Amino acid sequence: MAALPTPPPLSPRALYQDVAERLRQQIFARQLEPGSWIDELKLAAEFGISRTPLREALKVLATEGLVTMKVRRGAYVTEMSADDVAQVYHLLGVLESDAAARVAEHASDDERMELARLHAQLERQVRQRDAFFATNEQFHMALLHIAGNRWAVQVATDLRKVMKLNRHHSLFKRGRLAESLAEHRALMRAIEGRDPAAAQALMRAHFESGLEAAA
Amino acid sequence: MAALPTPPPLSPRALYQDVAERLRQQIFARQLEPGSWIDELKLAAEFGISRTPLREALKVLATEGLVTMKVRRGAYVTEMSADDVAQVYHLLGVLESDAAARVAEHASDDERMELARLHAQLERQVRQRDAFFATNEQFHMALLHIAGNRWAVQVATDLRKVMKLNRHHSLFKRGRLAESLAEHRALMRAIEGRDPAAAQALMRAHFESGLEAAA
DNA sequence: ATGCATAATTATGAATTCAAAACCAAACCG
DNA sequence: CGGTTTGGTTTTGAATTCATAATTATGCAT
Repeated sequence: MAALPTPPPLSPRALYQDVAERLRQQIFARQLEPGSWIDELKLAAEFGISRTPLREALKVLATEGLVTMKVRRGAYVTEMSADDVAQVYHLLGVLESDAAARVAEHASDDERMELARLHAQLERQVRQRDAFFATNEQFHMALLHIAGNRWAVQVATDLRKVMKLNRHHSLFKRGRLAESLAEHRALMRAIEGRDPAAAQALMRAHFESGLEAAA
Repeated sequence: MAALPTPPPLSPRALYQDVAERLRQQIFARQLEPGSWIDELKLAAEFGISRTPLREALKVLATEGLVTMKVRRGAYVTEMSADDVAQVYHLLGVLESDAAARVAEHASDDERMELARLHAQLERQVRQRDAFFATNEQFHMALLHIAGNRWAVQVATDLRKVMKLNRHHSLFKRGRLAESLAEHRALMRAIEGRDPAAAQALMRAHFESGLEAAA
């Protein structure tokens, strides 16, 4: 059998999901600014699709909290107040400190190694803000995955999305990267030392110091 | 000015949201069974609407986790495995034990009274399963509201929705109601005694014993 | 009778059309 | 001169139509 010319070019997911993802990217990239109105007609034309899948995507993003729908006046990119950011950040801390405890207690050697690998990568990237960011998120998500609660993973994923609506990310603060790294280092020790209580406390502290750095 | 004849008969929300709510009710009432396929045409006819708002509603429910969309084969009511239930329950415990601590520390007198009122109502309803259920949920949601994190409220609301997909609710177990009530009583003491650590630990224990009652 | 190929049916996904509400601006009236 | 009303335009919300993929049924051949 000859190689398939990829007739179904690979569309395992529906159009509205692709559109939702594209919208998310535009929102994170600030091409769609928080508070601004979303012009359905313009976007549909820009994407080369009809309004139907676009509107479906908007409803998904609204459920995620990324956009806000106003009756009879369309969709707006959600604005996060400083208070909202603090609340979401706190929530993430609650979720992840619990995950840290579970990981310290139950993780396999392979899983610990994976975390160690990501942490080592982080150590190497103190000077590259963007790369550090990316790896940092990978580390935190990996921890949640290893903790093994898929609902927690889903919730944290959504919360991280809305966090990205805000550009005042705590890690932007000068000197915060090194500090953050030190906290990660302590956390890794607790995890490798199979100390759930310490891991939980350290993760909690990690988020608290991130929060006050943002204030 | 004379009384308005209520010309817009009360449509503050869009049709797809009403439809979403109706679908949720049907799912909770087991009129749509977990695992079963959702017939768009039939439901649209039943609701007297077109497929468009129905499909939008389905996408919202899919994002909430209540239904699962399969490409080119429609929507199915989500099935919760025992493991899923345990994970969601644990998550709720994590969220609410944090909320309990905050309430014990920061709640106003009025807020404490509101909780006390709901707890007293609960005490009176040990013999009425359904009423107990409803008040119990009210109590837990009130606690989250008072804790003051609107994102936590939203997440918990969604998690409670998917919990309702499962009929094996821990409170169904014989004798569990009284036990649950005793735990609530202890929690109320900690809250009224302004003891965050105790409130957190008691709420955590409350969920843990609920979880093992379900196993 | 069974298995496979193919045709008919059905349901989904997306585009298009249609109706009504909100918005904007200009003219009218006090 | 200011405020209100009315007309036209824009945009949302929903229904309808259309295309395509999947499923079922049918028929033919072995």
